Amino acid sequence: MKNTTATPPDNQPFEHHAFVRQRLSSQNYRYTTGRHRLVDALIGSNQPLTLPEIVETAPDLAASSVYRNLEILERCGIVKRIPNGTGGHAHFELAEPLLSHHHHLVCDDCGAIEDVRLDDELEELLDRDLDLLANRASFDPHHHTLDLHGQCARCRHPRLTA
Amino acid sequence: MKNTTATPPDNQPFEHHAFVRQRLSSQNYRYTTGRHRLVDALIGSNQPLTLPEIVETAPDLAASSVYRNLEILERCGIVKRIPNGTGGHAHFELAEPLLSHHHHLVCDDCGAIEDVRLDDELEELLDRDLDLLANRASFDPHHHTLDLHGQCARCRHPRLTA
DNA sequence: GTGGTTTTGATAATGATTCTCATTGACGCT
DNA sequence: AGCGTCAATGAGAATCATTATCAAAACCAC
Repeated sequence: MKNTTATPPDNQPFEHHAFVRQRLSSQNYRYTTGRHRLVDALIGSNQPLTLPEIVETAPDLAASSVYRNLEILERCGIVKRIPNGTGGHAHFELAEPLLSHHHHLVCDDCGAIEDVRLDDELEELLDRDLDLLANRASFDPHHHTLDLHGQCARCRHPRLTA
Repeated sequence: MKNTTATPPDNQPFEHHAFVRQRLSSQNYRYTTGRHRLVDALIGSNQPLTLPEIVETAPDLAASSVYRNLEILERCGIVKRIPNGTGGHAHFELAEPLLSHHHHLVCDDCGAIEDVRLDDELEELLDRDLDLLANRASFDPHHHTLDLHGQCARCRHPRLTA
């Protein structure tokens, strides 16, 4: 993978790349083509991806570099990691400024994750209550995660898919 | 999703053990002293524990057995695993029938986890909305997790504690 | 007790992630 | 254009929490 900072030729959410570039450069990181491709892979999926899925999408990216860059992007608030409880691969998706606030349906059988959005009003109530709880514990709240665990449609009806 | 099975009251260790024994034996598992001690360690803490913390609490338990038993207890719905995103140890706590429904304040600095309870009414609204979302995705909901991430009091004010 | 099954615990194996380090790329300077 | 410096890459090694292995011990029913 070449290491160039050339401007991204782009058709898709260009503002996303501009945002990423700015976040990175503010921490003295370069927006290399490898990082650009990684972000593209995440933009191109409407689901959180595991490392093997990312590498499958962009086969010229080295796993070690992808891991390193995911870590950097996570520290810059561009990527969010969704840990896996059972020893498997974690999932990664764009963080909140780049993806509107949402939650997850997590299949405990196959590990698949689907994004869902909650009613705005409920979300607001929730935030207010969480802030209250945090205050009471002298806790400085950054963000919340809300996941619904269960069994996905594919695992419920195995015969419907190959 | 809902919790319709008979649930022992909180903070009644004896009831807890009876409940655990029954759950285990219904799956043809024995309630050995090792498992009893493990459950005791979890009952005795008001916070989720990591494996090293469990072994420190009950030094005569072998790590490999604790891991194996945590897995069994998890499958029986007695223990809940809280995965750790950053490669460290996962946390474990009693599952919902034994501990009333609650959520977590997770310190992203030191990894500490504190239990908090949400307003009942809000919790009910939340459940209703999540059920709706699940239905729409043909998803069979089992339970939800809601964690507030941020910085705990100790990490905010380092000088106040040893 | 006896036989059969479950559990234990020390250790090895697994596997996702992180680290290492030699090499390469990029940018500023003159 | 060449040079110096430092960030970034990639292949492989290292880490380390967790799981698997398996012989020995504990437990249960008869």
